[in-house]
Amino acid sequence: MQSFLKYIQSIANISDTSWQFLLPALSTTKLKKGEFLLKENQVCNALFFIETGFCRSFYNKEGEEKNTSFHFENEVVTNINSFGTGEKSAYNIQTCEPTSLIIVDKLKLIEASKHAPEIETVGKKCLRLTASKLEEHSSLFKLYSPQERYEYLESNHPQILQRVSLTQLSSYLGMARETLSRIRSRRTN
Amino acid sequence: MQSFLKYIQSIANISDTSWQFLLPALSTTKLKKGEFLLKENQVCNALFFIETGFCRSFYNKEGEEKNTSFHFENEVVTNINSFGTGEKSAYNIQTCEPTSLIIVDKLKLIEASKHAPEIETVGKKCLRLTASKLEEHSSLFKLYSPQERYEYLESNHPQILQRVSLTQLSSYLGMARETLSRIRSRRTN
DNA sequence: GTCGCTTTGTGACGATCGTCACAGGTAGGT
DNA sequence: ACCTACCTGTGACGATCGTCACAAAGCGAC
Repeated sequence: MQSFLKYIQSIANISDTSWQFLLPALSTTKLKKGEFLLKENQVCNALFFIETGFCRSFYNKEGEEKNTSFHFENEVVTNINSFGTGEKSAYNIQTCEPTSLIIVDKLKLIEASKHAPEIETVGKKCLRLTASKLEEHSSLFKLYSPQERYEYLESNHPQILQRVSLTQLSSYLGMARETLSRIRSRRTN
Repeated sequence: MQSFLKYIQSIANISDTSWQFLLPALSTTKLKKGEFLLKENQVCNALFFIETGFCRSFYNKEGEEKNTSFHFENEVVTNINSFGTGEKSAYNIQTCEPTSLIIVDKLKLIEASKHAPEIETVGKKCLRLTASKLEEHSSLFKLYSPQERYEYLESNHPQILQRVSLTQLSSYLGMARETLSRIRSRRTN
């Protein structure tokens, strides 16, 4: 819970009273590896803050899983679109490791915002952070070849390379598992 | 101006008085084909609503222009990230046709929000719309091959195909001009 | 430890797509 | 109408990457 408070304060100053209003919207849970935070066709009615562990978001395309992002400790993960509009999610969010989460319930969050408008500001910044992440990932594909995308991660997000398995990572980078394996062996020789 | 009011009302109800507060933030301009709404390394300090004409956003990668989106009549275009944080823009926004715009000045917009908090809600929805667009475009590359991406546009955004030139479109779809030309001739035969 | 399952490495081959080159078309300016 | 500049179509060729197949290595459960 401490880590979540720190996270909130890092993106916007929030008063003690606002925090007190926010508390009732929060709950915690621990998930095993492979459990789902959100499944496709479900409506997303919560934000998830990751205390420990990590998760991936992925589409299911004719049985193939296509990763779109990874989410680590001290990050918020959700489906913005589904959370905002109440539409069904087009993708899944699943743990890649045992993961401990803080869940922010949507309805209770809206309730809290009524009493403490500061919370709205936090929400807006969260939205913007997620949008930036989306923008980064889409420009990866726009600007770089498979090989260059790998190099981009090496210099900009090395932690992803360290923690994510080859199979998962290849899907994230939009290339075949074998291609990624070859890129790696080329670069370490 | 009428079309912008309609747009606002379509995404959130807004009272007459709020609209009166918003008006001073607005101005209009007409740009020729090829003029810039925003250049890379500039800070984005406005939202642009397109009355007529259309625009593209593009990165410059070693002299090559990589389109990331097109924006048509009755849409708002901006660089969310730069607008929100005050950082420099990594990409350009340029007209593809003679275009008439309504400019929403950032500072005056913030001023207006203070008097009419409804305006905040509109801003948040705008942000979400832009984020959805980003998400769609990035999943295009995640899920589909070049050929499939073209087919996706055919069924989901036919207006893009009608109005955008082959060269511009190929850059948007992340393939060579020649490849797109061949896909087209294959499908019409 | 050992068995079995999952993940990773590597070779061969073919398809797709990008690059280069050039011809034909189209549009705008004078 | 003409010229120029830009945009589009098409052929040839090669590089990259995906697919298939199988071997090697890692990891958990018992």
